[in-house]
Amino acid sequence: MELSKAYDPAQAEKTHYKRWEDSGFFTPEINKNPEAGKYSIVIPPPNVTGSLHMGHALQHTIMDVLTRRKRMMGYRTLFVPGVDHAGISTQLMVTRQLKEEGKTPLEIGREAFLEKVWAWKDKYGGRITEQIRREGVSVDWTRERFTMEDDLVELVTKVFVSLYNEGAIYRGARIVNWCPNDETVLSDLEVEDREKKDGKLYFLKYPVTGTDATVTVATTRPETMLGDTAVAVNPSDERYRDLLGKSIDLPLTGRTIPIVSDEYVDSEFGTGAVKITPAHDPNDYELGQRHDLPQLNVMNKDATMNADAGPDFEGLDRYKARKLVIEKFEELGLLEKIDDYEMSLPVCERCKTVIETLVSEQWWVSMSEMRGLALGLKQSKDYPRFTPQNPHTKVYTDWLENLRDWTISRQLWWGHRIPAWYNGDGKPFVANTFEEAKEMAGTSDLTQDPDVLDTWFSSWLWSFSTLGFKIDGAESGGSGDAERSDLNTQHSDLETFHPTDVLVTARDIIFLWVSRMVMSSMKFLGERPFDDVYITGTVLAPDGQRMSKTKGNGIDPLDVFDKYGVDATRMTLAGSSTGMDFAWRDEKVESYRNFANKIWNATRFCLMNSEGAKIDPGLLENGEDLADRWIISKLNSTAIEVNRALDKYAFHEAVQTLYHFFWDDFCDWYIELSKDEITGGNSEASSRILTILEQALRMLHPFMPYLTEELWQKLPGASNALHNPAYSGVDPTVMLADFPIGDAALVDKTAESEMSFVIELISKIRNIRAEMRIKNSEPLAVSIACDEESEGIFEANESRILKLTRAGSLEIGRSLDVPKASAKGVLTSGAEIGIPLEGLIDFEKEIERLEAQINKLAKEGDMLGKQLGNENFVKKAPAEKVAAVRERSEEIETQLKALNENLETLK
RNA sequence: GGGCAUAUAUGUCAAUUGGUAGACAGCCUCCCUUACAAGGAGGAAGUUGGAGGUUCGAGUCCUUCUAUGCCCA
Repeated sequence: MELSKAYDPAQAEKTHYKRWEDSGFFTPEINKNPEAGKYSIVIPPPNVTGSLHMGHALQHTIMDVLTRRKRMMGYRTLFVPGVDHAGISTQLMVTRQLKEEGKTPLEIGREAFLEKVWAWKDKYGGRITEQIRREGVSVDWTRERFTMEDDLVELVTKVFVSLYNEGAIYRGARIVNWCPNDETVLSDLEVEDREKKDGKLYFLKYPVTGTDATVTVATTRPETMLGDTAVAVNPSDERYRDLLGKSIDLPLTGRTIPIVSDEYVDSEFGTGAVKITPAHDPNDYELGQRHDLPQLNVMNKDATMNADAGPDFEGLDRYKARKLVIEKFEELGLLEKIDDYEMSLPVCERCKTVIETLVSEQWWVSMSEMRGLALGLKQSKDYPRFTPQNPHTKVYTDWLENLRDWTISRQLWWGHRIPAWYNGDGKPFVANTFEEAKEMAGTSDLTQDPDVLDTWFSSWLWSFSTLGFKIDGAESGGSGDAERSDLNTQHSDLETFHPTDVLVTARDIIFLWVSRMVMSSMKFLGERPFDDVYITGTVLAPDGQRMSKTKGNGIDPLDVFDKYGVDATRMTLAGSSTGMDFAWRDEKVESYRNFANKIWNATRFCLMNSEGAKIDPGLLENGEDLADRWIISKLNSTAIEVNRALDKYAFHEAVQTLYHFFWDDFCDWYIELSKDEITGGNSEASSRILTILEQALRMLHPFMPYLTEELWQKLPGASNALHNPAYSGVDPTVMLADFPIGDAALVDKTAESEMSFVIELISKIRNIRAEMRIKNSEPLAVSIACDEESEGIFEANESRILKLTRAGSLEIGRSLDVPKASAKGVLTSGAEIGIPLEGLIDFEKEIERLEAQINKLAKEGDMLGKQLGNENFVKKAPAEKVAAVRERSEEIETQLKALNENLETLK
């Protein structure tokens, strides 16, 4: 069988995914073992409007590595895919599209608009799922979910009704975050702070009623003075003591407002007197509650001023109104001064518009009970185990402890409609259907609440809604197509797969999603939604900055796939260390692309010489030859290490271990050492190397699914060997081959130590050749002085040593007898090498070389000598440590002695 | 303002629970040796951000400072 000279990722990526998916390999039903343990993950649903970015690629790689390994280990695995409806983003997207047609949502109306959204979803919503397929992610597409599917809508509705009926959902007017651009309320989590360096602090003079005196208040937002309903000072502030009980004639409004005292006022800030606008500031709102102040809303929902702001201001944008207020104060001689002021402004997380805080009537979820349920787990094993543990566990806990109620209504059309209907008196009737509401209200003259629910109000049910949870307790399958319902008659997904094993997501979503899933799962199922939470780091742009569209420094994973292949990209992502941010580097992917090519070519070599050979697991349990015993030992220790690393989510350690095993141990040493046997037609040698290669491909498969499948399919005998009975009868695939777990009994320390003698000898000879600039074509006559044990090892491997060093002869004895014109070396064991170089040796260079080695060893020897000379070290350090230092010190001693003698003879 | 993380070779990052620092890329020398030049062989390069402390021993633990980043208010 002939392979092309280089690996072509595109070709492999094209063929295998479809077969895997069509063969049902991704479904848990592929596992026929009724006793099998389960492993489940639900995907963090990307936005239906979205396209794949590096963050997804990282999370998906990690989830897929975990899932593929467990599947290979015989677990019944389920990895559930899906997308969410992304209320605001999707609505904006479609609104923008309408605008291009010269229309607005209001013109076409709610129903027509929603039809447009669904049409948009049908056309473009599949983009991200196709991209997920490209990544090679082994999700079960037969269970794909979308948050706006009928049964998920039904569940959201029932959850709302149920929480309302027990009083956990309520409607109320409170101060909220309002985005004037999106024209909807936002929860606290959807608002971020922006630094504003060129802010201003305005000092306004307010006349005290019935006097000539004024009180100066400082504000960053003068336009809100139109809605002021008080001025407040700190009760202990001497400066304002005589003003208490008096009032202010509020300029520009003709209103008179009281002066109140409250501990909240910071005497140090500004003038110590503050204007109070309860309808437009959260702190003022609370102060207003304490003092029974009226709330005067002076703004419309697009942040223009309303009629209550007065005729001069009505209709003006907030910034124009600010300018006009200042002008008028100046005219009245009431503007004291304007200072420069650095401040932070709340902005909408999506559109970056400055948020208005204002009083508005919205729907809320009370967090008191659910927070308690989540925090109640704190001392139990059900508390989510975060990786990395710090700082996430504490951040999560602190956040829950200070949690406020959640605003869930949104002034949008796209989303889950709030199941509340109002009668003529504005009394709400909350019900699962209009029919039920009619019955409750005793009239059909009802209007449904126009708002929809926060997208997170559907996402927080994701861990169990995707598994078919029904709130009345009756479970059923999801989307209802025939194949699907058939699957679900066999078992209950919820019962089998919930709680899921791990949730993999990004840091910024811990509050928005992780915590809320814990709360909802505790509330509705009485159990945790997942055991572990793995929080990935952030993939940064090559410049170390966050990737952003505005900066244009983003890296598109699809471009990387095209350029370097999916497998190389996955290795790069999995190779990043746990939870750490890392700057994207093309060089890194390039090295993994090269690694893929290395695997390809190593396989190509094995296959070129595989006549009569086939995979035989028996060959992994014995071996008389040193190199065979050694590689088998390495294979097993690698497998043990890889499993150990993956069990603790140390993906980068697994990647590094595999890389090192394959390239250094397997390619550089084992293949080279066994080349003669393999090319010479020794079929047992060929079978053995194929068998080892096959094991390596299995271990690599979770990381590099395409390449490993492509190659595995070509190995003779791979297909009919070593299948877990749980997967009997399926089309052969490396996906369902056993994942090697390694056998500690096959880790052979003797073989490793003997092999290290051989490797060191070869390296030393190569070093001499390279440093003495001796051409490969020049055969060397190598003399070795060593003990009997080493002699046996070297003799047994003589032909290999000769081949790998291109030496002409090897002479082994007890003592070294070589002419002065020789290059010399000493091995760790004390064995000495001499290579006569009559006419070839550059004495000066040789002296330099020896001196460099002596210096290096002497430095280490000094350090160890100091340690051994330290009584406390010998007394207090563990005995094994002391012994190891002593042994190493003796080795160095021997080597130094030999090297110095060598040096002497040259001088 | 509070909390947390990070600082290691030119760059990007490791270092298995305290034992004397590694990988990849780059760089230098040599080699188109019949799997792979996306390769092979060899090599140079770090007083682990600064200062103290604990310890026989500190990149690792403690204190403090500096710089950067993130989260919360």
